[in-house]
Amino acid sequence: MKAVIDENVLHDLCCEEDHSGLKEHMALVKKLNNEIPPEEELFDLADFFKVFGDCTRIRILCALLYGEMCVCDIAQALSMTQSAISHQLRVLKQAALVRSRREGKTVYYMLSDDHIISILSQGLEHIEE
Amino acid sequence: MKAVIDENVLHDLCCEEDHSGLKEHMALVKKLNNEIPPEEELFDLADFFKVFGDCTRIRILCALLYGEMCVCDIAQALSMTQSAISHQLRVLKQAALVRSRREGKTVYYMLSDDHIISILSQGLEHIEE
DNA sequence: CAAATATATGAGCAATCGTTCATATGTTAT
DNA sequence: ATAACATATGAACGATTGCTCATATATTTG
Repeated sequence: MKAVIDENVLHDLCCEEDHSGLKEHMALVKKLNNEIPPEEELFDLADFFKVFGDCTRIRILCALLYGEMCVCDIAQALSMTQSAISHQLRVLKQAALVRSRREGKTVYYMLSDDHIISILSQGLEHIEE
Repeated sequence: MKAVIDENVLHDLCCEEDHSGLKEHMALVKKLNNEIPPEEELFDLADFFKVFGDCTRIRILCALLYGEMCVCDIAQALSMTQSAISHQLRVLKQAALVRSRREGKTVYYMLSDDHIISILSQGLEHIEE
C-alpha cells in the first residue's frame, strides 16, 4: 500500500483556508468507524444517489419544491406522459424521496422531507463551478 | 393546475418542528430565482448525481477518503481489475470528483475537494433512517 | 534500444434503465 | 351498474452502462 493515511488527510484539511470541511470529514470518518463501510451500506448509498441520477426524476423533485402536485399536473408541467411520470414516481417513492396523499381520484405527491432540498442544493452548488 | 404554490410551501416549512429546512429551502428557491431551472442545468445536475449512483465509484471515493492512492492499489483494495478501476476513475475525473498526480510510472488519485465528503456524508445520513 | 511495469482506452457483450403502449385498478358521479 | 376520470402496472423495445479482453501509451531500468 502506497496510500497516504489518516493523519495526513486531517493535516491537509486543517491547512486549507476553508475549515468547514474538517468537521464534515470527522463526522463521516466517525460514522465510518475509521473503516470503509460494509459493502451493503455502500450499495445502498449508490442506490440512493442513483435515484437522483435521472433528469426526469430531478425535474419531478424540482416541480415538487413549490408544493404538492397530482400526477397529471406533473405530467403536464414536464410535457411527459402520465405513465412515464407514474413509473418514476414509484421509483422516487420507493427511495422515500416523495410521499403521496390520496384525495378522491387524484393522488398528490410531495417531497418526503427537506433533507432532499439540501441534497439538491448541494448538488447545484457543485456544478456551478 | 391544482398545485399548491409558493407561500403554502413556506407555511408548511414554517410549521414543522425542525426549522432548519427553511433556510435551505429559501437558499435553493433563491438560487432557482423562483422558477424551475433551465433544462440544461437540471440535466447537468442529474449527470452529476449519476456519477455517485454506482457502487464501484462510491467504493473508490470512500477508499480515497483516507488519502491519495494509485490505480493498482485501488484495484487491489476493491478486488477489481485495473481496467475496470481505470475506466471508472475516468468517469470520476470527468465529473471533477477526483484529480490525479503522476509520479513516475504511477498515477495517484485523490478527492478533488471536500465538497464530495459532505455529499457522501449527507447521503449516508439519509439512508440511515 | 528492449524489457518491465503502470495506466489508459477501444470494441464487444450482458445487464440495467426509461420510455411507450395497452390494460388494470380505484374513485366518483349518474 | 355504467361511464368517466385519475393513477398504477406489466411487457417490450431501444438506449445506456459497467465490465472484460486485448492492446496502446507512458515511464523507468538495464
